[in-house]
Amino acid sequence: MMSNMNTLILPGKKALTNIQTPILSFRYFCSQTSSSSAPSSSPSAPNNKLFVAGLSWSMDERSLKDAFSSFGEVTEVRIMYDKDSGRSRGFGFVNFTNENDAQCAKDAMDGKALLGRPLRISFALDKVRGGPVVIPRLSNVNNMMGQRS
DNA sequence: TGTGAGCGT
Repeated sequence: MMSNMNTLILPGKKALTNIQTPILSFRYFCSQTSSSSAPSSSPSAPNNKLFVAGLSWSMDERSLKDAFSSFGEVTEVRIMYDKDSGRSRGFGFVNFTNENDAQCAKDAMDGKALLGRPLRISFALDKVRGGPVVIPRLSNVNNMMGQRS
């Protein structure tokens, strides 16, 4: 079969065959021993999607992806812009392939200043369009207050 | 235009 793995072809890029390309993507090694160290102090459950707030208004998705791609494979980067002024709303979302990379990027970039602004990174909420909205009700309070034995 | 907590098509 075809076991010629010498040619590395990246989607959207040129074939890196004869080009002596310097390694631009430095992999950030974090001291993540095991995946069992789930962060209990995180506001939400750890996902592959990171909520990055505190972005500078001059920050674009390219710079954000370039800043986060050092921790792992970033699949999607989205910055929320204001529909009226068209300016960045100051927060965005970074998708990682691995959950470990997202955790590493969060742990490493949280609080760090990017373009003069300190970043506030946390795991994104699981926003599902059309999902069930669970509204806590106090209908059981009456039952709890007037418990019969 | 300036502003700075937050969770989006």
